[in-house]
Amino acid sequence: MLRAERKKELKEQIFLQAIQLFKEKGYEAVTVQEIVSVCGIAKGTFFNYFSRKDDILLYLGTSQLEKLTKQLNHYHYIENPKELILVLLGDLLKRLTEHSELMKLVVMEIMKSSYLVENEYNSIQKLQKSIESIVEQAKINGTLQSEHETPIIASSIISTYFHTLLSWSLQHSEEKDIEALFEKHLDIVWKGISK
Amino acid sequence: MLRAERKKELKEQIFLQAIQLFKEKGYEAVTVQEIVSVCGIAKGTFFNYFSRKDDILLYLGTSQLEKLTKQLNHYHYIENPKELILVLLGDLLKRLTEHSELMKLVVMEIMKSSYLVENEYNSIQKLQKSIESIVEQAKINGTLQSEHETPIIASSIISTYFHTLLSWSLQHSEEKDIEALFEKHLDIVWKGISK
DNA sequence: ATATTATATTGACCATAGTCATATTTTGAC
DNA sequence: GTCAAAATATGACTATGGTCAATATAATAT
Repeated sequence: MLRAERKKELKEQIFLQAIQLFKEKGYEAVTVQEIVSVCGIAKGTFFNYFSRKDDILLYLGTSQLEKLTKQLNHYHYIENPKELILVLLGDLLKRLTEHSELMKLVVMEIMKSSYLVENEYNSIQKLQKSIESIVEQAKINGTLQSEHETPIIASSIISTYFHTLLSWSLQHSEEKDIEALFEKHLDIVWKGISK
Repeated sequence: MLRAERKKELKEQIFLQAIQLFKEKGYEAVTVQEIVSVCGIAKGTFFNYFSRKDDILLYLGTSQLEKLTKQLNHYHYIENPKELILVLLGDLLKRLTEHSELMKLVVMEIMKSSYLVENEYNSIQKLQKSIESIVEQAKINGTLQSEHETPIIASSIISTYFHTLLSWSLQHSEEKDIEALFEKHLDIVWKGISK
């Protein structure tokens, strides 16, 4: 049964071509018709793979977010939880900012989908779970001493993360290094949660 | 010259009718045609007052946000800066959550407009300035001792605020009081910024 | 091989946000 | 009051995201 495989390939092709076009001309300026023309498929086919035009952006975001979960295992040797979070989210930051102009739209879509749509398991909640597990682990092995509940802590870290991501490019401050900016914000949260 | 006044009234009428309809049927389900029919005006007229359908939501958000700036003077007697922020943002919280289902969309629009559109002075930046002035004042009169830069502090508070607002209703936790949840989050930030 | 069923593709079609040239109204000058 | 200019209202029109019944293709059974 090759069908499943071919389907996946086509989805990937549509995705890549769309992203390519978005980067060239901007998201709004690219029509679905344009995307399908480039792919050599009919318009209806597009919507068999992505239920809305926005889903392309969401797909980009969630696929990057999913990589984080996998990365989590690779960095098992990092003892310091703050360090670990910094490295993990730093990676994600790097991957998202690679898509420069698109990044904000992608982040917006992630938030929209996570906060507006009633998915039981959305990508931000998964991220939350990953952070929670790090925090929980750190609480157990004593590298983090905190009187706050784990979900509250994770929540604070995530809000910091997304806010950094979104506000970064409109900061008129001298701070141009987004990772450094995130670290500054995280410092505050970290001090706030520690005993 | 009554024109300006009548214009303002019509804008307000369109706004109120639209909000009313949104609450009854949901944002997506209400068409611009429907709004103008209720108002007894032509479709084109709508777009003389709001450049996009979304602008109705944005208008709701920014008008609430503007009230905060005015409130700022009324609470001048509150000495404790954390308390002041809690009261101010608590008020905003109350006013936004009054619009229940609409609230999330409104918050989303505020964020979109602030982070995606290149307005020099968007509503979040104004909020940021207000918070900054509170922080700065507290630093001066010694009610807040912090080694962090004021913009970073304000930024942290705001990110906390919006995240609370958005995540509140999807929290499956037992925490159902949004103000209490915000206070928990703010506690962390506050401890983080204090010396 | 052939028939049957399941799955995927298609593009005409629809709904609606947003535009714009034209018509109407308001304003202020004389 | 009359007129010209400026501001505002209008609704036919356009562009595009998204739907869906009809069609084609692939998988499976006989």
